[in-house]
Amino acid sequence: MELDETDRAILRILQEDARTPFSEVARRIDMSSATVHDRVSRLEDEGVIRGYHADIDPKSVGYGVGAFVGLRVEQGREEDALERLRGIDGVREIHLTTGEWDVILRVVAADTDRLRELMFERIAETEGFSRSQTMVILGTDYEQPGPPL
Amino acid sequence: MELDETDRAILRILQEDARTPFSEVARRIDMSSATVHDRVSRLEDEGVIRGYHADIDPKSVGYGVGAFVGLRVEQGREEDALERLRGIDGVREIHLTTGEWDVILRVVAADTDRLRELMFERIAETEGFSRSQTMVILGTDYEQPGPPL
DNA sequence: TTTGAAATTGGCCAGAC
DNA sequence: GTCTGGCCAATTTCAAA
Repeated sequence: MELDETDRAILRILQEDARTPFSEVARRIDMSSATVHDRVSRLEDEGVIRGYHADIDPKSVGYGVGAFVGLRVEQGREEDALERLRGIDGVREIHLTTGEWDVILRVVAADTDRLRELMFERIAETEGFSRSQTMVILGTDYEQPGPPL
Repeated sequence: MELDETDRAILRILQEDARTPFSEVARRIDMSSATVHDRVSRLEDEGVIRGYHADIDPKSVGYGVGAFVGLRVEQGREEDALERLRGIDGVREIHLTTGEWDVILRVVAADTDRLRELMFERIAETEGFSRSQTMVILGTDYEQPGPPL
């Protein structure tokens, strides 16, 4: 799908603040709000906009610790192992990667004790993984939502 | 800040779809929309809700490749080095971590050629890093927005 | 244009003290 | 009895479709 500069301007505004009223989007890009409405519908239908999410501070809801977890997966057990990981509450993202690890998880936990439980009782117990390493996030220096536009 | 079950229900709905009208949120949690409005304002003011973002498909806007990049930082140059990383377009997240790396970046690029440029011309050239490793994301198996609620 | 949502106002009610 | 906080109804202003 081809995106023109108007589409990109709309995406930029909604990536920054997804609750911006279409009427204000229209004002800012100097178009009618009917046009904005049509274009947003099209961008949603085409899968360019996948959804809209409130950005919730994990600490405020009781998740004080985050980590990346690198895993090596045993040949032939990938799908089964991944399926079990998806069912673990603190596991928020599962990426298949090249390099030192086959899989990189992003996890959250209430505190370091709970992170240890997650790692040693839930993830390490999951069969199909041969090795793992946890990289606890001490702080996030910079974070942009989504791709550059 | 204390969150009750009503707050969590509101957060769950807006994390799932940030554009849900307050009137519908109200219907679903069986409260008035004025109450929903009050609570959402409070959650925003307290920093529980940090914002609302459209979730844009990176491929659709020309970013076909993502990667995690692990870096070792030389003592005493952290702040300076991080500052320069923040200025690089494809760098979307910068996390300070324990473990094998001091810093883990999340980056996006148009294609593998551009990723190579990013790595070898922009990041490796940045002074203050002694070692790096790139883990290209072959696919994302699972992804949940934000923490469990 | 009509239909509905956002945002504000004022007031009600319950529990704290 | 008053204060506080949470909730609702009504209104008006504005957006969605």
